[in-house]
Amino acid sequence: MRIGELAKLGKVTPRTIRYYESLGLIPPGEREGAGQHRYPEQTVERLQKIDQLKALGLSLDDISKVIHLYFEDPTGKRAKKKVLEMLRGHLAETDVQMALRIQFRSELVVHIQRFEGWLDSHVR
Amino acid sequence: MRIGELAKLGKVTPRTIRYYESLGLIPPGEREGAGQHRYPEQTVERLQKIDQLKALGLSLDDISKVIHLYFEDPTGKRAKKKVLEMLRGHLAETDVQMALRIQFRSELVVHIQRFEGWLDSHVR
DNA sequence: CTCAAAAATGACGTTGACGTAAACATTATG
DNA sequence: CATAATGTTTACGTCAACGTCATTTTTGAG
Repeated sequence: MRIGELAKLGKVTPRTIRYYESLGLIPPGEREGAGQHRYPEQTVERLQKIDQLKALGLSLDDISKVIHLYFEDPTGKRAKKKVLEMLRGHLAETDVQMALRIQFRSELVVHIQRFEGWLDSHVR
Repeated sequence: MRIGELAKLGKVTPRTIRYYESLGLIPPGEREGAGQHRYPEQTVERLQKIDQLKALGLSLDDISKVIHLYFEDPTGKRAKKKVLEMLRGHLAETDVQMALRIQFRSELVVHIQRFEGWLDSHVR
């Protein structure tokens, strides 16, 4: 199929497909000479898998490191192991970010109280 | 004073000063013809105030909306009122972001457990 | 074979706060 | 007055994931 149909079936835009192709997320569509690209149907599944992984919070860069495993090992076991590692990494990262946000929030509250206090005592 | 000295006293780089000038955070240094810029000493205080506001979590865009108040109204009351409004806005935004992060985190945990479960039951 | 739809290619825009480099101008110093 | 030090201007790079033109080429239908 050509890029337009692939885009519809995969629910993305042609621009996205070309972008993914440039990142190596999907194999480059074959073509005769300098004509148009032709994609096998499997590419649709690939786009769907990419979308699923994005929904897990993985970046395209993360995805590029595991997507091939899904299509080499049909059980998907190796892929899932690797994704699991990544998710655990994101969990740790999320916890760090939350801690920072909590700290930032309490600092914000302190600042706010300081401003409120100053304004109160200077309203006359 | 020239840009180099201002940079030292304000603990920023000349690049930063020019950038702030382009954003209107500090008034354009006067100059005779096409010569070098000359900045009044007050500009140092302005840089310090900008730094303080940045420490409160305000963006340069936020700062551009209040910095002038500090140098029009010497009591700084109007400035502080406006900054207080902004801080309250940031607090609300922070709470939203934290709620999102908490939700994201719990979804992450669910995903992780799902992967762990799948791997457990397929390791034989 | 013609014409319109679809595809390809290239490049700029988005967001924030500057860093860094290059080429040229001005100022200060000995 | 020669030269070093400093300043000015312009512009690209950083980071993610594409959107949005604009121009040229290929393809499928009639």
